[in-house]
Amino acid sequence: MRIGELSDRTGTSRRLLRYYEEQRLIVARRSPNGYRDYDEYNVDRVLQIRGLLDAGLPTRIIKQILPCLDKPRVIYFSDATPEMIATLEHERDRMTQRITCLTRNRDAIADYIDAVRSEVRPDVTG
Amino acid sequence: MRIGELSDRTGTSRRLLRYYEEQRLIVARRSPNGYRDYDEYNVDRVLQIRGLLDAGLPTRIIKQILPCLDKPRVIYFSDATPEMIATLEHERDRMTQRITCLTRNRDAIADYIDAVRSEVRPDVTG
DNA sequence: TCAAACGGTCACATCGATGTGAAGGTCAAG
DNA sequence: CTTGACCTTCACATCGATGTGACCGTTTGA
Repeated sequence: MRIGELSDRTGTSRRLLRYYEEQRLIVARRSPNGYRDYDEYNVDRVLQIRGLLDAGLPTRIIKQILPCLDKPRVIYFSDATPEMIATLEHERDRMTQRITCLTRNRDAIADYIDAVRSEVRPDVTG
Repeated sequence: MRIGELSDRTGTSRRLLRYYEEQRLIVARRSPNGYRDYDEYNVDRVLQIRGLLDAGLPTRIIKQILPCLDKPRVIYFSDATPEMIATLEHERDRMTQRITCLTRNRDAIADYIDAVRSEVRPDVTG
């Protein structure tokens, strides 16, 4: 598919798709006329990128973790240097922290909403 | 406490503490000499802000959800306009999405790390 | 054949989070 | 009294993600 369709199907501007390619998060073949030609699987890929960006990860990190997320789950051990593993572990832990923080605050917001909705003022004295 | 101590205790630059104040995420009293004077509770507050920023929330949103997170849990119903509630619900849902995305990817990274660590190549055929 | 809708590159603009440094005030210790 | 470590405000710089538009080529359909 061409960039317009990928853009429509992912809700991502063409500009950003080109940016993600420049950052080497996605790859596109080229048609004889120079147009980018995307595979179907790029739809999920872009959605995943969007989700991770939205969750606060920079493209630099996303680029590193994307290979771990590929469907066939083929691990190229040659690529897995100790530094790479260390980076992944660090990032995994940071993500866990983010999840904890987000969950705590999301729950607090939910509680607040529930309290306001039920018009029941929580008892401050206990 | 003054800005230097708050900076040290939160690992946040003075520049950013002033920025958060400018964005009205925190408030500081002023000493007679003009120095900012922070309460103890600002330490947790700043840490919370840092966590939310790191999780991808913009200061604009953080400012809105912080009141829900205050310890005494006193709800000022007058502040809770329908628009405000709608915003909070929207943000709560977005946070849930983020959590889902982060969890999924974090788990995938963890699996990858485990697979590499145990030197067991996952069977592609099943 | 011509216009509309698409594609390409390139470059400059914006926005939020952050760094940096200038120019100056306050205060404690030598 | 001076030095150094604080603090103040202000402004400009940077960085990543994104928008916008110029300028040009390609495809498609009336």
